[in-house]
Amino acid sequence: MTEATNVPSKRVTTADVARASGVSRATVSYVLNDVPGSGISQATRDLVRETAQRLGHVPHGPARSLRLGRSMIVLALVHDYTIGYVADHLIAVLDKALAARGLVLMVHRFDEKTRPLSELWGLVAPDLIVSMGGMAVPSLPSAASPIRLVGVEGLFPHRRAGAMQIEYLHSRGHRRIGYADLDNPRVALIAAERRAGAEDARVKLGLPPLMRRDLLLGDVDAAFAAIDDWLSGPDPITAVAAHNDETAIMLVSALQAKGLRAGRELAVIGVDNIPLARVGITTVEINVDEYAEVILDQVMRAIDGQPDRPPTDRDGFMRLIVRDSA
Amino acid sequence: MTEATNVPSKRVTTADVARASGVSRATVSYVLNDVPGSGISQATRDLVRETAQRLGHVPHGPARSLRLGRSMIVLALVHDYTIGYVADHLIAVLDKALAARGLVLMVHRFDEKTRPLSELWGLVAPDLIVSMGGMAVPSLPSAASPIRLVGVEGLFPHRRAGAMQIEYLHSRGHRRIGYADLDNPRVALIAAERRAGAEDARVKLGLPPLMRRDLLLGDVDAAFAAIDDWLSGPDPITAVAAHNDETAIMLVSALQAKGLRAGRELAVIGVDNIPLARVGITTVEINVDEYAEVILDQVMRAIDGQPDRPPTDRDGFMRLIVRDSA
DNA sequence: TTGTAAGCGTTATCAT
DNA sequence: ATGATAACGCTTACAA
Repeated sequence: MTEATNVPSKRVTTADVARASGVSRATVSYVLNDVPGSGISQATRDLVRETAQRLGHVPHGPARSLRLGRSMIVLALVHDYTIGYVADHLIAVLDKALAARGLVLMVHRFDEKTRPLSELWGLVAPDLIVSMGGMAVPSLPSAASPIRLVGVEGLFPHRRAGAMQIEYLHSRGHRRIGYADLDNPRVALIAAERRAGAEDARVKLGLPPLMRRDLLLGDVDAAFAAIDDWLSGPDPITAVAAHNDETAIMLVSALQAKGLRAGRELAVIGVDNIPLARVGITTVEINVDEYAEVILDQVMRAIDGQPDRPPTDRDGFMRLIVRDSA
Repeated sequence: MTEATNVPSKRVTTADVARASGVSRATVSYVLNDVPGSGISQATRDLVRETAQRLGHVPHGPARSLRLGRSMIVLALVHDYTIGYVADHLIAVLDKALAARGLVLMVHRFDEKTRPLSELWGLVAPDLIVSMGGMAVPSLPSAASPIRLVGVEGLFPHRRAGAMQIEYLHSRGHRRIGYADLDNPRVALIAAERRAGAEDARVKLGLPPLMRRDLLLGDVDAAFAAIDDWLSGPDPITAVAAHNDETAIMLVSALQAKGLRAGRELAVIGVDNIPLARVGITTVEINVDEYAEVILDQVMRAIDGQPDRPPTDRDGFMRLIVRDSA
């Protein structure tokens, strides 16, 4: 071997910058970080900055983390990335707010089967972990860990959402109601809460048991079968509450394929108010901005080491949107 | 202040483990990393492991990265997380394969306005960057950067997808065709390619210009207006190719709201074959497994420092799924 | 079979 | 106004 040519070029360090501009590494650090107290002459500042630029110096995160004891990384753990626009908005808001404090948000699709949690900790050292998307709050690396933890799910009143669906259907005169659940382990936590809320409401309103069917997104046959079940028999239902808007849309389409119309032969109501729901899905809208605000508050408190704030159970998170389907 | 109580407990280091088990730090490192050559007695191994466990030691990623010169982190850059199940599947496959090689995949929602790219490099030092979801390949921190870069978008023949839509519609006898584009800067790159492919095909087939309309997901009024445009006038279209399945679903729903039926008064075809498309959307399916395989190959080559492989233009990526809507 | 020590790139404390 | 220097936690030749 003569000269390695394909080898990634060596990293440019502050030491290189210091040497090239004839100052010490300390000075470079002061300049590059705009340290307030230490008065470096404008001439030196310009020189250092220009040299750094010229050499193509880029600060090294890991080294900085090691020295500082903080990585400035907030790690969000999700089950999958089909998280929809609610979670997307949440992440956007979070990252923007975190950026203002010098922190960066990274999302990792955590799957215990792919890599145990313990291994993850050896690879990345976040200052804070946010568990999202119906993910159970994972355990910390160890009791002695300096990492803080925030669970997002507990902050949202999914239970109320389920209840609101039933209450609305009841107010429209429906008495025999079905429930279309989403058969997906990834959203099991959220699904259970929404279902429980629906059950709360139906008990309080003295309605007969909800006729629950589990659906898989995209399994049209199952949707057809559920509709047949719901509409046949001596005591057919007149309305169905769906786990979310996508489930509702699938039901509405299945109804149409059978020549039935949502809102007439069968009322259908969803949750979320995703963009596609505007095609006529009555739904319980989640106010993402307000939700994001609460999460943000909790995240910021966690970062500052303040204790959790008890979940405020505000209904303002949600709003009923009436369209054609119910 | 007497004793700080709320302070995050100090990190447990390998030095602590070494001290507690009466061995050197080197030995601890050997044991914890299962270094093959160095023969440590089983007794010592057990002791060290047990001590580490007891003290709650967790390896420190940044320190490891600093020493190794590699972070073992692969950073995927996306525009947003409404990336749908195609990209989600991709990420799952990627992470699993990367995990087998000790690497971890993290996703960051990159927005130049929130934080310039240059700042990002100072926070995280990935070994590889993968730009996804219709994101233009970002520039590296500097020419001297050891970070490798892989763009995903160029690997998928979106252009062919658009062409396949038009070819199918043509084969079904349609001559005057509309095109429903998605008005979202986030997918602009992909949209342009699919559109260009559709244009390719319509020119080759000698069809009149496509009547293009830009739609916003959830803007039902715009969908109504587009339908009116398409269906009125002296020369109404008989079919429309949509940017993706969601756009197609919106159109189908809008048609139904107007008392029209997709596949009869107007044929509609999408792209992706998302789960919800099974409600009757004719579409060009993307074979995610095969797509993932190609990306994975490219990513692995990049990690190993091998040169890019030229994009293989296989049609196997896609398949036509005929349902009711066209 | 295990210990010693150097070094990765950065920041912060002290001198000068 | 700037420079030495130590320290962050880890890995790894080399010494014992």
